[in-house]
Amino acid sequence: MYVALFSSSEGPVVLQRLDANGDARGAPRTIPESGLAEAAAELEAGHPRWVWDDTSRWYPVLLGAGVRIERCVDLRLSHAILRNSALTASSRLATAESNSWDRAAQETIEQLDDHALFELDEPVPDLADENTLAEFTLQREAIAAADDPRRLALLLAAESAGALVAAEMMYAGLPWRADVHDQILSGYLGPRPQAAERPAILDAVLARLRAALESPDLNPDSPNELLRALGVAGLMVKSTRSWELKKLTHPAIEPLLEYKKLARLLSANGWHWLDTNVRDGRFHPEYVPGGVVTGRWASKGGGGALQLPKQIRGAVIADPGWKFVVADASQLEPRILAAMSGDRGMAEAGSAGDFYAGIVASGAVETRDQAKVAMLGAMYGATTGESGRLMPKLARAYPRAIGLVEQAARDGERGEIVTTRLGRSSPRPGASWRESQSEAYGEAATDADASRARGQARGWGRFTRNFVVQGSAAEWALCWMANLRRSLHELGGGAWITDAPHLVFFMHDEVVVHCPAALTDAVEAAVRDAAADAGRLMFGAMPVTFPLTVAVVDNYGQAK
DNA sequence: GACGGCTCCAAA
DNA sequence: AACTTTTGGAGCCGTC
Repeated sequence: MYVALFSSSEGPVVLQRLDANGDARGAPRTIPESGLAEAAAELEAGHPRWVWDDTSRWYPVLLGAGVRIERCVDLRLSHAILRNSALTASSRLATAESNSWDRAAQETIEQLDDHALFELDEPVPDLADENTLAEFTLQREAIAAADDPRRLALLLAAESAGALVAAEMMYAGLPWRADVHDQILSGYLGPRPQAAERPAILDAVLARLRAALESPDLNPDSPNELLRALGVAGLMVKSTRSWELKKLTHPAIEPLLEYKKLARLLSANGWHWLDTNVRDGRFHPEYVPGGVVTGRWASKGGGGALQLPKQIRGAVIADPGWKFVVADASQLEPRILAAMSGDRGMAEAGSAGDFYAGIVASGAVETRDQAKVAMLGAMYGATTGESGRLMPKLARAYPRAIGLVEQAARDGERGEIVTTRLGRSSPRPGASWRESQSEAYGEAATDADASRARGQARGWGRFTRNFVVQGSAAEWALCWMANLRRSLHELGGGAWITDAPHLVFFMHDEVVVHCPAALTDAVEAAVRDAAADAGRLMFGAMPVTFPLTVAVVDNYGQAK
């Protein structure tokens, strides 16, 4: 059973039961906004799948009122997938004129096109509320007619479950000890300074740097100034990137690298970050499911939740009597590639535990480092250096796996789209890309035009090559989390989210569960089971394992 | 002064 | 260690 939830043009909220076919059952029920939580709680007892335009619009309100829901269809996220998927390309939904659902999807899925699909000053209307039912019908029709409906149905269920997880994690927050964060900062930078002053240790490092470069007013935050000062000191570099500076020998380099490290910590996760992002002992980042073209999540505000540096993870401390179970999927992307390509040799290499050691054992390359750099090269499209040299060896040993990414790269170079395991397709290249490709074959084309076009084509090929792997890995992670969310709720015996084991953090291939200390063993088992289930859901009988590295800790900084 | 592009660096 | 993918954000700097 489904329950559609939308607001009508008059204002109040409408609830409409739907049967298994998505057809309305009974009269719509109109209630005031203030009565939504109560009505939703009643309906939830019947375990419906909620159908709504946008989880981030409705679910935070329900959570705030103490209502957890089991499952939903997020029409906005689903629309973005179905609109672009190669599996539904001929559906009515995909071939229609663009409408407000595309506009809504646009807010998170950035179209990689030089021409904006919509005028920016055009007002973005509320998602057409009366169209919720019509959109749901169109989506079901598109899925049913797809080449492999099961794949898309799984993707959309996982995507929608991910939206629930994102809202629940934002609600629960990541336990964060402001006092410990302050201690960490003080250790690196010196005590918290007044207003806009530079912390003492950072100030001392800056003084050493200025002395070493004989440049008393140098502002090292300005790449221009820094480059000039380095030049005067006889250090010829093209950029001020740390890895380039590390190659130099000069008394100024040590304080400069130290300054960069400390200045970064201060500006990205210093006291200002702490003041604006941590309230009542919790960090509440806003996750954006589907925010990355590949299907990975993005995060908004909250100072880059998905870039949380290891330096400050020590401030993430479990509540008294509680623990963190931190789990990350080891070498996820190579395993995904092995599974989706059906490359049994590569799957075998990963079955013993350490994927890269398995590659070495198979004789494809000689060292673990070579295996790692070669695999990264295969997935990212390296052509130069050691990685580029090792690639042919890998291609001989694992023709199916390497063939899959090579094919994806060639498709991209021709401007075609590629599709993940479950059916998310890549965007098409933008107008300027297509223009320079066609110009490169024209009469007026110069060698420079042709070479620029080739470079752009290869660049897009690297994107599509990576898209299929990164996107399919993101799908695996969604399935993993959806499974885990369900079993954590069961472990909690139906208790409220924050009273039961619950997800508090997610970073692409890593999750953090906050749970009572007595339940850590059960949670660890649940996390591992959820990973195994995700593999079976996506790849059926293909013998690929997805081992996890699990740590039970009081403090996130202790994990890895 | 606001805005956008650029550089740099954090994460996976 | 980067090369090669996807991001978010701070600070600088030229332009409007």
